[in-house]
Parts: sequence; C-alpha cells; structure tokens
Amino acid sequence: MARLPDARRRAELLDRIVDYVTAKGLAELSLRPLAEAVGSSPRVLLYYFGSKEELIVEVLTQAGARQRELFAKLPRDAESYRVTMRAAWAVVSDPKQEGIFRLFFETYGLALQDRKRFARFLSGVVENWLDYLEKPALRDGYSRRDARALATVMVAGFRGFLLDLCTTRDRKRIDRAVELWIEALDSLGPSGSP
Amino acid sequence: MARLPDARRRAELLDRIVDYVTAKGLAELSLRPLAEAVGSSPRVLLYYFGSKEELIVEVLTQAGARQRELFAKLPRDAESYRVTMRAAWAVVSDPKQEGIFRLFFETYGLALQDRKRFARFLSGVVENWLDYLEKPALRDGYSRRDARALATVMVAGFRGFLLDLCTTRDRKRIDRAVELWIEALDSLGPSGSP
DNA sequence: GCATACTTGAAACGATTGTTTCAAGTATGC
DNA sequence: GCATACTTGAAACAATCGTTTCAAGTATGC
Repeated sequence: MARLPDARRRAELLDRIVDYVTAKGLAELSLRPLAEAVGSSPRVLLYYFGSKEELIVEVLTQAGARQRELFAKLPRDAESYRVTMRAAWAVVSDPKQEGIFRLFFETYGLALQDRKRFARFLSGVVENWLDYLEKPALRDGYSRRDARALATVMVAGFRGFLLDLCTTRDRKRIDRAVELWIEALDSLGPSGSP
Repeated sequence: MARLPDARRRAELLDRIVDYVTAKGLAELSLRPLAEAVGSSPRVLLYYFGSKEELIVEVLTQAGARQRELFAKLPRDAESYRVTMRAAWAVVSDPKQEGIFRLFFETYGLALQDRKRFARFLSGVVENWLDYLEKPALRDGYSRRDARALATVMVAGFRGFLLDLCTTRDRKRIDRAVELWIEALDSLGPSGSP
C-alpha cells in the first residue's frame, strides 16, 4: 500500500523555506535559488507544494503562525492597558523578530496592490486584531464604537512604530515615543470625547 | 545644431508612467505592458530613461513630489497641534489620495527587503518627517529628545492609520480613532512623563 | 525478491524579462 | 534641399521564469 506521501519531509522543507523567505523577501522569490538555499531542487519543491503560488500561501500561513506565537506569551488580562502594551512592545520590538515583521510589511505592501491574490491576508490583517483588542475595552465600559476606535489606535500605533523600527533601528527614540504614546492613551476614559 | 533631446516628451511620458504605476504597483512592473498603457514602446522608454531601474528612480521621485504637494497646502503654524493634525488627516485620508499611499506602502515594504536598492527612499522616509515635525514641538518647550519622540508618535500614528485606511477603507471607524488619538496626545505637556 | 508506490535529477519547454542591434523615419538647422 | 541629429519600430538577444516530461532511483508492502 501507499505510504504517507508528504508529512515530515514537507514540514522540514517548509521550515527552511520560511527562514529563507524571512531573510530574502517575497517579491524577488525564485524557485531555483530558493531550492539551492534549502538544499533541494525546483522539481522537489513543486512535487511537495504543487506550485509556487501554493508554496507562498503556505509560507505566509506559517509566518503568520510564528507572528501569533509571539503574542501568545503575553500576560492576558493584566492590571492595565499600560502594563499589557509595554509588555507587548517589549516582545515585538526584540531585534530577533525584525525579520518576521519585515516580511509582514513587505507582504502587506504587495497585498495592497494585488488584493485578489492576497485576499486572505487582507481580510484578517486588521479585523483579527480589532476583534482581539476591543474585548478588554468593552469590559472596561467603552461603547462598541469607541472600543473599536481604541483598538484601531493601538493597531495603527504598533504598526507605525514597528515600521519605524524596521527602518531606522533607533530603539532609544522609538522606545521613548512608545512610552509617551502609552501615557497619552492612558488619559482617555470610557466617557470618550465631547 | 542639436535640439533638446528630452524635456517635454520625457516629462509627459513620466507623468503617465507615474499614473500607471500608482494604479498597478511597482513589484510586477514590466516594460512592455507599461509601454502599451502609456502609448509608447519599450524601445522609447529605454531611450528616454536609460534603463528600467533609472525609470523607477524617477517614478519614485515624482511620486514623492506628489506626496509632498499634499502637505504644502496645510496651514503652517496653526493655533494648536489639534487643528493642524486634524487638517492633515483630512488631506491625506481623501480617497483620491489612496493610490499614492498604496504605492508608498508597497515601495516601503520592498525597500525593507532590499535596502541597497532603495537606500535613498529609506534614508528619508522617517528622518525627513521627524525633522519637519519636531520643530513646532521644540518651540513649545519640549526637550530635543521629547520633541523627536513626539514626532515619532505622529509619524507612526499617521502611517498606521493610513495603512488601515488603504486596507479596509472604513473611514468612519478610523476617523473616530484619529479623533481619540489626537485628543489623547493633547493631554501631553512639555514636562513629559515622570 | 518481486511489485508497487513515492521521490528525485536532468533536461527541455514555452513564456517573459530587460536590453541591444540596426535601420528607417522625422524634424531641425543652415 | 541637403545634412545632421533626434526619435522610433521591428526584431533578435541572452537570461531567467514557473512548470512539465521522462526516466532513474529508492524505499516500502507482501
């Protein structure tokens, strides 16, 4: 009978492929250099993944999983937003994570120009985080509208800071900015503005 | 004697090319489709611009100029940050400007993965805006460090919000978020945090 | 150990890439 | 109107792309 066709070898390959793409980027990705870098051949990559396009889908899925692992370590339901956000920034601003966010922003940029191809990426890239972040605000008494707006501010801020960090790597300046930003947000209360 | 070799025809071409790239993106740009779209030929594009790479440099320069024109209309030295930032958001969040920011974010993502090729883009993409934005804060009595941090917050916020807007086009939610954000920043004073 | 599948290498395919060659076309200066 | 330079079209170039073909290799089930 048939033995399992894929499984382990495929997973090992995918892991090394994600490393390569994280380092080299998505836009210029080509099968032959990729295959050589991961110790394989174009023929084998297509055998296991079907096509370049399907391979990219798997790479992005895997990269998304790596990104989500980062946040899984965060303390849920801490005493305050201040504490949670500081912890979150400490985690995502770790230089070891730069590659994954570089890939994230590259994918994001490509997705905005080719919405059909990256439809899955785009549909979750904001919405998933809003859902995730508005919940604590709702518990704190914010209206649904303001809870989503507050979540929007947080998503925008983190992404803006990370974009800056990937660009300049000027941790001191950006850390200070994040501190000011958190402090400012802390002044907001569930009553909202006039 | 020689008549001027380039000048007008070249400028007309470049203008149409920028329109095309703004609509179709940079990553998949190819000379033959581009030439057809702007009513020209690959031969002519290379004649006027030398190479695809030089053409892209000019496109990005021109796109950057278009982006800067947007901010030139803003009221300088208004009564308060609140007013200035609201006006700035109104300008950049105009749906007519989406294309230019889509191209901006695509370029940004590509630049992060190919720093050498986009060195000029990267060197200005944060620094120019910090220089521009920290000045008013310095006049308001902020320390140099905090003025730069505050400018960092503003750059990050605007970019995060614009990224969201390009993705979801959910103006109502994001407008509300910008309002909350401006209000929060307004609570900060030149004394800084503890 | 035979048969059956899974796995892989080598090579070629057709398409597309940026760019070059070469020649014809076109407008200008005198 | 001749000469000169700028401009352009058609075609070919070499390189690279994702993918396919075909055959040999390898491990497994019985």
